[in-house]
Amino acid sequence: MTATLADVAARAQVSPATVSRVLNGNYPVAAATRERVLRAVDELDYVLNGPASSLAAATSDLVGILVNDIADPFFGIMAGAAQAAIGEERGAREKLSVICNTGGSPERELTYLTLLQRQRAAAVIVTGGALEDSAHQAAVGAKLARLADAGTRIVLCGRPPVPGDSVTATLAFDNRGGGRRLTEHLIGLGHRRIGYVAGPTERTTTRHRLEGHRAALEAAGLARTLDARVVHGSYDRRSGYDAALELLRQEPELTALVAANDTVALGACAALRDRGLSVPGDVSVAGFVDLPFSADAVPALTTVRLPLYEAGARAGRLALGLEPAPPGGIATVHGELMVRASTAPPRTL
Amino acid sequence: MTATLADVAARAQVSPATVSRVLNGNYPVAAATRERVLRAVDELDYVLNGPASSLAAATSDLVGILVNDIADPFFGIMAGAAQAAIGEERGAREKLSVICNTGGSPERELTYLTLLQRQRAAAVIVTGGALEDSAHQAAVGAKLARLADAGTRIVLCGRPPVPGDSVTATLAFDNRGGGRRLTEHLIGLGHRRIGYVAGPTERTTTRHRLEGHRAALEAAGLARTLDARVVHGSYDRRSGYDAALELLRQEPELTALVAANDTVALGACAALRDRGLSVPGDVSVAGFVDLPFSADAVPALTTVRLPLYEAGARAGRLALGLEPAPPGGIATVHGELMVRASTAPPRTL
DNA sequence: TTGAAAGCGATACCAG
DNA sequence: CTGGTATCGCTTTCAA
Repeated sequence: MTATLADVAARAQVSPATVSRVLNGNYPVAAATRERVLRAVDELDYVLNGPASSLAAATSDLVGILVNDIADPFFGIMAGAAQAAIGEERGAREKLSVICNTGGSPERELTYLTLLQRQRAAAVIVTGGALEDSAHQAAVGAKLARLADAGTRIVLCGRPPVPGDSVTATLAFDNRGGGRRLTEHLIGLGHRRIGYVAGPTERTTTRHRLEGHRAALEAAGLARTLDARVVHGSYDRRSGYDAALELLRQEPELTALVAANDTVALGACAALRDRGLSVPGDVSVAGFVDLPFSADAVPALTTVRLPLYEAGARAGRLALGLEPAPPGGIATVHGELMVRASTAPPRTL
Repeated sequence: MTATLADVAARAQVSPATVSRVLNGNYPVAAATRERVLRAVDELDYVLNGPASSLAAATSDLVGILVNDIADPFFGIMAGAAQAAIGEERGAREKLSVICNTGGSPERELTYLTLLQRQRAAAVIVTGGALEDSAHQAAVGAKLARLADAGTRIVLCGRPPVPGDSVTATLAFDNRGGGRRLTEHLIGLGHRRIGYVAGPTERTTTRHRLEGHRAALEAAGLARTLDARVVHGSYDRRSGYDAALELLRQEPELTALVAANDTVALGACAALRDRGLSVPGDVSVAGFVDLPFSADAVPALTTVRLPLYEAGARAGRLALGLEPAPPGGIATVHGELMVRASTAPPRTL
């Protein structure tokens, strides 16, 4: 039914070995021969058998990109950028880079890693915050180690470094620094009662951003009880809405809010508006991570913009080994503070 | 280095054939033997070699999901839903479903299809509008046909049906109907000068939505020149912004606007605001396709909400053959008109 | 219920 | 520069 390499060889009157060499282009072949082979390939419209090739070569051209939530553009941008960067690499063996959506579930994360291990993936890029659960982290660490010594390159993007030498490169986002700068910005304007809408409790991203927030408060002598004015929720709009209401209930005199990401910030803004408070007139809102639509959606938002596209593209290149790993294997990616509003001092209540 | 099936067999003191049967679970094996094998698998932490398995079985467990722009939640939702549905299918041979981002490029679309063909993918789901270019459509059609007769199941989701019997199932979005209903809604309120911010010219989605719009205008006796009050652009915010300004320039007396999708609608709203026009006070805006954030971002927006998650999940099940194909292989997915604002008659200029 | 052995289709080493 | 061929790890008849 489907043409095989042998068929092509027969048609071009050469040996299978030669056809393979022409196709892989990594070996000298006479121009005339190559021509004949390529013509035969075309005439039979032969397509390489990936599994057979991978089996023989003991490596595949699959690159897996794991994301927590593909419906969130935060991940869409990173993953898309990585895939684009990998797709650039034309020539020789074209890589098939694919996105795997774990939905934030630890089991699915492991399942996908196993599935990729099965395919003998050439590389794996893991994006986004990790679950703060030592058992799961150990399991993932072990999986990555196995993948690594089966020859798979591992790149972490927007995820904290893991101990061990299995990871090829890590692009860590400066979540602490970002959280700190957002809060410092608000403090600098004179805000003293600042609420914090945090992400899900058991995620590294959540904790790091929150730590930055606390550090800024402490530096300004504003820290109170550890969990005062902090409400956790998931990274969705509804959660931001509810959290803002809860914060307002706890402390009606709030003059500013920091949100763990834009989606949550949008929800918080909606809640404030529904309470008759204007943003940023009455309450300033600052958010983490700038997505393309945020600017229009809430012109009043001040954010820390992480270079998601650039980071994703770089992760893609690192996965392919097109770019040298940073010294120590770890690079920290910093976000840029984007002040769009909230430059006025807080209202006096 | 890595354990093979033979190693497991040796350790469990059975033949490779038996191990294979245990692993695939599709053949009777004595309980005691099975136990021993599974223990050996565990002890060696053996992971099946995908390529070898695919080669021998002549089928793989890869399912590809093609999307036009993964940074757009429209696709993220559909793809995520499909992947979730496929992930559900636990047991026997776990499928590895992966998302491929074409970025709207016809070449990359074909490249991905070839790559999936190489892997002997079990199924392919193609989402989103197609390019209106007969050469490219023919090429894609041919590719799909080849895939199909190599045993790959093909499912189209949110893409118009293609002729031929290579496609297993098609979930076509009712873009014409949606465009028509949005426009009818505005006409019903009394609007007479309605602008249309269209998507990229050469896409089926764009054309179909626009046809619905025109049909509504004609039915109301409002149609003028074919291209009057229509501006094309890409599906991004910037494009919506520019298009709105252009429409306003062409006709300052516009009282309503229909946008090809929410992202574009957001841009259009921003443009209107920057021109000192309130939405929906001065100009009503209606948009296509409801994304989660739109509601907050622009409470003034009236949209047609497509059941993206449901459609994606169904596509996933169809790809796996877990759900019977609709009669004729084609099902039309209708959107729901969500009226959130714009219920007031137009301003009098 | 289990084992033996013949492929699956490409790669890469060894000759020539 | 090109050809022959052992090999990769698993699946699947065919027998026992």
